[in-house]
This record gives sequence, structure tokens and C-alpha cells, in this order.
Amino acid sequence: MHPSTVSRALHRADLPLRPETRRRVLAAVERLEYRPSAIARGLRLQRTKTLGMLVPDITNPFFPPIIRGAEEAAREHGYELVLCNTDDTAERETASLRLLREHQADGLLIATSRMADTTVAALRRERFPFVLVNRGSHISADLSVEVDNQRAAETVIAHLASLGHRRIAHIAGPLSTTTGAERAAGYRHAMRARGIPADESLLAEADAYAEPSGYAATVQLLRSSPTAIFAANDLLVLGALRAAREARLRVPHDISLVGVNDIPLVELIDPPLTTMRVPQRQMGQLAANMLIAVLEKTPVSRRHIRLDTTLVIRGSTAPPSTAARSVA
Amino acid sequence: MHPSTVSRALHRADLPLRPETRRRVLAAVERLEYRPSAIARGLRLQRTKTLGMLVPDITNPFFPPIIRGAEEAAREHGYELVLCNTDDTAERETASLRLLREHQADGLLIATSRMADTTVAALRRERFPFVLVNRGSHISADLSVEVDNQRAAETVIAHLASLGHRRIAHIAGPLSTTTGAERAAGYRHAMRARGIPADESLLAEADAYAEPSGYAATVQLLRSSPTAIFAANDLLVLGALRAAREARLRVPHDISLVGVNDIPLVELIDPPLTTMRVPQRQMGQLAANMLIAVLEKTPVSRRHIRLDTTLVIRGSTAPPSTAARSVA
DNA sequence: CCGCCGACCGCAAACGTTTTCCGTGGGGAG
DNA sequence: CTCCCCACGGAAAACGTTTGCGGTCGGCGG
Repeated sequence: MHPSTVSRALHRADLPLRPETRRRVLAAVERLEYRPSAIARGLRLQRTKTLGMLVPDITNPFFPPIIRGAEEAAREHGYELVLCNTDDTAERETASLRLLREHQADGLLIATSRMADTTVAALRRERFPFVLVNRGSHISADLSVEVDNQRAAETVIAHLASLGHRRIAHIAGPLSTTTGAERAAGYRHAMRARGIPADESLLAEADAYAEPSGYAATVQLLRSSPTAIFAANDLLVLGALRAAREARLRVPHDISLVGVNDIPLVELIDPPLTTMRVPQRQMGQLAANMLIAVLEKTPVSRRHIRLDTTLVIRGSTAPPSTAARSVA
Repeated sequence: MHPSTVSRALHRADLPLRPETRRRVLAAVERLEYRPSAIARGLRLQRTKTLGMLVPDITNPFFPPIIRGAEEAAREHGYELVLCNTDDTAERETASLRLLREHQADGLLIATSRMADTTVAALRRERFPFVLVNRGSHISADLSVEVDNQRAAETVIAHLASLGHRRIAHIAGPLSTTTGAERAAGYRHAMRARGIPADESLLAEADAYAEPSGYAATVQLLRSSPTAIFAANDLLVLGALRAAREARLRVPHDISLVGVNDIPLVELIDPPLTTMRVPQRQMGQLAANMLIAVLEKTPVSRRHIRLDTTLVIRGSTAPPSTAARSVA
């Protein structure tokens, strides 16, 4: 049986083919357990139906749901997802990028917050299709799916203020990330809008979105005795929690804590964390769909999607204690 | 410049090549930003330097460290890792397997606990290289990297018994998994060895390694009023914790809880969990190294590796309260 | 009965590598 | 100076698909 006939029988329902021939092909495929080589097809077609995805570290519980969402959407369209961890280092970033391009990924999902702008700029220049996930871009031509960070920060501050807090500190994420910068901006803006003074001693920049950074930032912030801390992400809050405990502060009695992301298990810690829930899975899905749309050249309705977060109030926030209030 | 020359200049340091020619090639590569196509190479070489990895769900925090370990080891040998989530369903399993083979993965890392034995048998029959991760096999020809589950269970029971517990219940993982079965066997064996009665009402099988299953199992077990529960994994313990709280039992005062895996964050919950730490990263590394060894036909020293776990004592275990002890 | 048309399917090229085989040219030795 | 050998690099084949092109055969109409 000629390969071309097999190819037609398997993939070209549109072409005329005698039903009996098709049957024969299918039977042979079954009998020989024939599996077409994706490699050879990729070479011939110059497209692999593969999406590359760059994340900092799958060990960070924030990312897996995004990945699963993207994977799910990709699979629905017959695409595969290849994952790369960059550890937020420029070196691993370029290595991963090279890898994905050598493997002919058709497009890229970029969920690394810091990815050197020059790297993104290079992709843009070469018109290589990509979608930014959970980060924005000041270039309006870029495609992105992110979260309304400014609004999220404002919602948090509104919640804390309504409980009576005024000495609200903020652990910012790395300001080199758009999420870090936007949440910090939202914090400042919300404080100012309420006429609450927010001097610089109430703001600390974490050098990474990780527990130890949150701990370090909190040790510093506690010197200004805030009654509440809003951290740019849940891992940072966990660090803050550890620091608070070491300082013999009870949460939420002596200090309220709020995070962002609602990663698994934070509802089970002591106290259960109040946090902004980010629709991770949906973010992944939308990003993959958007990327696939541009790859298949179907019109993409919105080039920038900004999703809303929802406040999940649990046990880590409460009105400030009277002692603290009198100090403030 | 002829392609064969380029290929030689880039990959065959052993072949004679005039230094000046090599320089010219390298310069051209630089200038044209030439990137060899992994696809074409894979087609020609019939090997892709790619390892396929099957996990149930990267959303389960137990797996990411294993994956990172495997990835790291793979990269050191110039291999890539392609990940597939199977959600522990036979359908996704065969689909992932087909995918990986169409993409010419050179070998497989199988970390799905349930993977239908027929599927594994098929791989074995075809002599397709694979290594079982975190699960054993009764076929001694199979390669595997796992944990000494029996010993782990015994260590846990020893710890609880030394605290004075006798009514020790066990939430087994699905008994269709080797980890579930081995830990349950270890539990039974350790109880018997100490002359502690362990009737069936103290043993419940979870239908999945997930929090809700742990909750359901605990609701059932609490009817036999145990003073301690050993769960086959941390997620199950989290479910147990929720059930205990709902039953107004204080942990560890009224009931002690022990898990397995030491996943991130369990040290931060209330109370910090006592658990058996599993060397996940190392397991991933060893498995990848073992697989690569067989792929490269270098002698593999051990075909079955069984790693030891370490007991991490935190706040969820304590001596049984006097009331409970008198009941027992 | 013959010719034409169209349906079906085989042929061959191409995708970008790697590698074997061979031709060529230069250098060294006689 | 001539001959031989070897170091180098070009030619070509092969990996397994997909697809445009064209050949063949059967059926139908004249």
C-alpha cells in the first residue's frame, strides 16, 4: 500500500477515496499497529501543533493550575504543550527558548514574570507568536491574559480599611515584575484615595515571590508596627506569618494578613488565609485559546484580557486590636 | 557552505576539520542565527534525546519536585523532558502514551501509581525502555525507583506506639497502587509485631490520594474512636484534619495525625504536620539517570532502587490524652 | 464500438539533518 | 620532479511524512 494513500485515508476526509480502499488502509493500520511519526510530519508540514510554555518553577503551586488550564485548551484543539522551567534566570530562559524553537514549537505561552524584556522584544521583532500570561506589556501589539492587579490591591485595602486598619503595610513582589509593580501601585493608590498615610517604611520589596523573601520583608516591616500586612502573594504571606509568630504576634488579633492567589492549602493553615483568588485555570485556558487563534489565523476578539480576582475572606483578617488602634 | 560541513563543524569534534573551516562555519552560524532543527535530526537519527514522563496531576504538590529532579538529571545528559498528566484515567493514559511514542520519546518515566498493568505489560513486551517512579513492580526485569513503604509505615507506627498510642487507625491509599498496598501492609505488620490489635474497623481505604477522600475515610474511622491516625499521604491527612475539626477533636490533644510525603506548606498549617519525608527530587534524579543509562547502554548498577524516608516530627502527634488512654 | 472524462491512486519531490562514500588537492618522501 | 597517500570536504542517500501532478482504468455518451 502506498504511503500517500495511507496518508490520505487517515487525514484527508475531504479527498475522494474509494470506501473499500479506506477500509483496507484502516485494517492494515490496525493490524500493524501503525503509528504515524509526529517527527516526520512536523518536518514536512513545518508545524508541530506544539505550544511551548515558559514558567518560573512548577514547584510554585501558583503555576500548575495555569498549566493544566492551558493544556486542556490546547488538547481540545489538537495541540500539545511542552513545559520549561526557567527558575527566573536569564540563562535558563534563553536555553529554554532555544530549545522550544529548535523543537519547532508553533507558539509560546510566557508565564515568567521577569523574562528579560530584550528576549520578548526579540520574539516580537521576529514576529514569533506568543501570549503573555499573568503579566502585561506596555506594547499594545502584544497579546496578554492577566489579572486586574490594581483593582485587586484596591479591593484588599478596602477590606482592611473597612475593618478599621490604617497602618497597612505592603510586601511588594519584585518591582521588576508587572504583577509586583501593579499591585504596589494599586496599594499606594488605594491608600492615597482613602487619605491614609503610607510612608515608605510601610512598604518593602521582596526580592522574589518566595516564603523566605516574605519573612525577610516582614522582619523589616514589623519595626513600623503595622496592624495589617498586604502581601503581593500567598507565599510571601506564609513568610510573614512565620515572622509574626516569631515576634509573638497573634494573627489576626495583633496583625492581619492578606495574600493573593489562593493557592491550595492556605485555607487549611492557621489561621486560614484571607486572600484574593486568581482564576488560574481560566487564565491558562484563555491564553492557550488566544495563541491557537492567532496560529490558525482566526480572528482574535480581544488582544488583552484582564480577569477579575475575588476576595476570599477567611481567618487571617480581623479588626485591629484596641491597643494597636490607639497607637495608630 | 555545504550542510555536511556544517554538521561536522558543529557536532563532530572527533572528525578532522581544518580550523579555518570550522571558524568560517561558526561565523556563518552566528551571522545567520542558524538553529539546527531538532525535528530533522530526530527524523534522521531515530532518537530525539527526549524523555517522556507520565504523572497523574502536576497540581498534586507531591509531583513537581520529582519532575524537577528528573528534568535536572535529564538536562545534565543533554535530554529533554516532556510531561503528560493522566489524571489517573486509563483513557488519558493511553492517549499520553500514544502521544509520547508518536513524538519518538526515547524512554519513559512512569510516575502514575495506577497505570493499568496491561499498559505497562505492553511496553515491556515491546522492550520499550521505561523506569517506574514511586511505584514498584512484581516483575523483576522492570526498572524502578521507589521508597521503602513498608519500612516507612513501621517507622510511623513505632513513633506513635512509643508515644503510648494503641488505637492507631490507618487511612490506606488506593490498594490498587503499590504505595497504598505496601504502606497498608507495613501498618498491619508493625501493629502485629507489637501485639496491638488492628481490627478492620481501624482501616479504611481511600478511593484516591486526595483531601476529600481523606475526609470521607476519617468520618468513618472516627466511629471507632482511634487516638491516632496514620494516613498514607499528606493530602489524606489534610482531609482527616478537617474531619477531626468538625468532630470537635483537637489535634494532637485528642487525636494524633501522621502523613507521608512532607509536601510544602504542611509545616505551616495548624498544627504543623508530623510526616514521613520522601526524597522526591532525588527519586526523580535517580530515575532519569537510570533511564538514560539504559538508553545509552551503559551498565546500570542497580535495577531497583529503594530509598529511605525520614520521620519529621512536628506538632500533630503527641501522647494520647488520659481519657482516651483509659478507654483503650 | 469508440472516445472522452473523471475518479482514484501511484509517483516523486520536499522538509533539514547526519553519515557514508568518494573525489580532489596538497604535502611529503623518494 | 614525480608519485603516493591522506586530510579535507562535497555529493548523495536516508529518515517518514504530505501533496501536487499525472497516469490509468472504468463508465458513459455519442
